[in-house]
Amino acid sequence: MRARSGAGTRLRLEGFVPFRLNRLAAGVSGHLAEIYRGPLALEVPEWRVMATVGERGGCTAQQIVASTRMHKTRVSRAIAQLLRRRLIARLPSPGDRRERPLRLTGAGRRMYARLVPLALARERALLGCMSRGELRGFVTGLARLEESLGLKNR
Amino acid sequence: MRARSGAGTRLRLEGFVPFRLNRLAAGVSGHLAEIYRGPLALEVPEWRVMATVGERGGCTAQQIVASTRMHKTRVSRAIAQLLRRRLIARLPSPGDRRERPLRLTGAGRRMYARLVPLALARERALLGCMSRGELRGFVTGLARLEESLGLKNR
DNA sequence: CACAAACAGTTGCGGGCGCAACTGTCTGTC
DNA sequence: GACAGACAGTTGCGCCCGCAACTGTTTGTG
Repeated sequence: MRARSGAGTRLRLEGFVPFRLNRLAAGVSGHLAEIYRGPLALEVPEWRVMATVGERGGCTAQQIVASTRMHKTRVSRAIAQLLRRRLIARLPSPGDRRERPLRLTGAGRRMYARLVPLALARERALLGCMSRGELRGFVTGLARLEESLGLKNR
Repeated sequence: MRARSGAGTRLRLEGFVPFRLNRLAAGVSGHLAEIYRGPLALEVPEWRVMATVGERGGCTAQQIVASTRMHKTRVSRAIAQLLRRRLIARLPSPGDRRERPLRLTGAGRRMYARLVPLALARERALLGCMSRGELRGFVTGLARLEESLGLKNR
């Protein structure tokens, strides 16, 4: 019975899953950011806000916080930036005037439409290093961890 | 043939692997940080430096940069902090006087010895949500991605 | 209706981070 | 030996972030 990962008494950072996940996420994030940082001058929080608003066809800051798990101030500042650039706009207001629902503007929709295929292509390229079975196993583990940490949406 | 992850033309953030990895890494990191942030007043960069120095029984800043992929200024500041607290110390100097090799002090070794079992226990708890087979599949995918992105040590 | 508590979102503040430029050391070339 | 370029590590600067406190709105309770 061999110890696979962290079952020993010694800490090898190279095999320590929390560390590996952080390093990997940073690497992937940096790789992905190439498609929106330089060319479109979006930062990570703005990109996530656009992705969330675009996907849902409109939502509130609170919904973005809930699904992305970003801090609400980070979301707030990203929204302010996107409003300034007129990539998103506020909807009049429904019943509850505390909420300020957001939607993409025309320019925002165009940028979103340009970003989505690039992002999906990057993801495909990233995951191309795995066989179909390996990918399935990896994503299963990912889902287990998300569920265990209560990260699933909503 | 069903599309598993990002094979469609629509972007669902909830199923987008780069996003999920970031969210997961942040969650795991926050969870792990409980063992060293409050009680020992270590921040993530300091923890990583201690872990690296402790594991290797002494190393240079450059080696920490290479294996953790942290930015060199972040490493430099973490080292400065640990020096101030006398948890690490500089070794005299070998041949090359540009390098300033580091080792743990007595207090540093004691703290390291206390941290390691806690960190490993956290990792075990984290991974406890997966069966043995699932864990193997997940770690395999992790390794594929690391290799593909050139994150492997050295 | 009045008031307290909860909630959506914003902002001042302090701290951490990456970038670029720096110091000091080493190495190769003539 | 002198000098240019590479390298290890540090630091000034500006920006981003999280925390705590705030505004404005809604909801529940009497």
